[in-house]
Amino acid sequence: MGYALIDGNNFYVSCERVFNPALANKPVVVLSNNDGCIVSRSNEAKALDIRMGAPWFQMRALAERHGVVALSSNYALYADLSARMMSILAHFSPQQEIYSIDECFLGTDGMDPRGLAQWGQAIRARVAQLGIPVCVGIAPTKTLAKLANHSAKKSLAGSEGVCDFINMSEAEQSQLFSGIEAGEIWGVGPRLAKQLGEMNIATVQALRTADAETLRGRFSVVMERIIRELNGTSCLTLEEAAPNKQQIISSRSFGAYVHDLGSLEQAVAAYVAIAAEKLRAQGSLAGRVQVYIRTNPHKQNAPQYQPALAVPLPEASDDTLLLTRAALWALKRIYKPGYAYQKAGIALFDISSAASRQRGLFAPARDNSRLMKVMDKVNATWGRGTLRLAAEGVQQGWQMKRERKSPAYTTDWTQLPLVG
DNA sequence: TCTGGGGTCCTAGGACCC
DNA sequence: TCTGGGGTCCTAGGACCC
Repeated sequence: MGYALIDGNNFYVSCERVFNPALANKPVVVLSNNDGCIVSRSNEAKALDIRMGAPWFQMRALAERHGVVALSSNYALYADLSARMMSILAHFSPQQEIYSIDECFLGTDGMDPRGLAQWGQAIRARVAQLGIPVCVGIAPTKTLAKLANHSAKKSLAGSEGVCDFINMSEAEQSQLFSGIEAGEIWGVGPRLAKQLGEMNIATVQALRTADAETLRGRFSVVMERIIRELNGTSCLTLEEAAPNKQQIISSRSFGAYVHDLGSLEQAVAAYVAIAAEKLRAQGSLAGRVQVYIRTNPHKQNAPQYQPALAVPLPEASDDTLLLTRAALWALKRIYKPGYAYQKAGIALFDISSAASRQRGLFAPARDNSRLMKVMDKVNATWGRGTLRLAAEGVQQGWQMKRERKSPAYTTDWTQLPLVG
């Protein structure tokens, strides 16, 4: 019984370094969409006290003084390297749960416990060949495996990229846990950490030895599960098959403020196209479409407006044309002129399986399922947006800014790195 | 000037029903 | 003058994750 958590170190930065060795040993950061926030930092950048999630414009002067290389995020590249990393990791255990773009759990059932640390080192060495450094945490529960991974990343308890709680004595664990803040635990965010602190529960050790029943009353079953998991009782299991999404969201901030309905309509149509493609990819239908638009909430002195409207569909659908029509109808109803819009988004709710589709009393006017199939195929081959509705527009002045993007090394033939 | 995007789960409280 | 109680469903909001 046990779990390993493998987590890519500074994943986006590490991906950039795979194809640009000049970035090695330099402070590097990767920025979110619109070059807004810092979402990944190299160790050198962390050492300069550049904070995770900080707005780039606030950090820029400091960063440039220290020669930090800042890159726009290149999601196609990260997704591709993630897929390669995950398939390498799949060879190390029959049970794998891909938890996020840079993390996966592996099951350690049936393995010789004495060999786990060595197995962890073998994983590190193999993934390093891809160019991605990873750390490995091994423990009897998922929550403890996350904590072991944290310990490995911080090189605690003499770990060298691998931390194994299964072969760690109770005394060693108590000592280690006394030095780790409760807020580092998976599932304990800033709010909970603060409330726990007020109850004098500041460390992992303090939470682990607290009474689960009492804290359940004060918080919720989630907290009770965390405490049980910290004590070695598994409450969370490995989920090998990714379940279908229950909601699909597509939203973006604009590259520049948008004022007119026409531009918002184009953006909303484009977001519906993205979400509907994901919906069809998982074989689902949506029963409700929500649209929202938003002014910049950080700009306190500007007039604020952030309406949202959800439209129930007469019949669940995966048809981009139909979903777009519903979304644009909703947008017209919430749009008011005179505001500087910063962001728009759509969400698909009430998601059900296309296989068990309920036909409405009246058949829809048109069946566009073949058109959708063609569209998905063309866009999968030639890139998103190759085939799209006229509603998405051609000029697209609202598109986001990505001024520091690295080339699409692995996903676009015209951008392969040159060797010479 | 410039502050990401996409998810999940849990709970409380209101609406509604019998 | 008196004004039930319990169950279920839905939604909004809060907390968390990467």
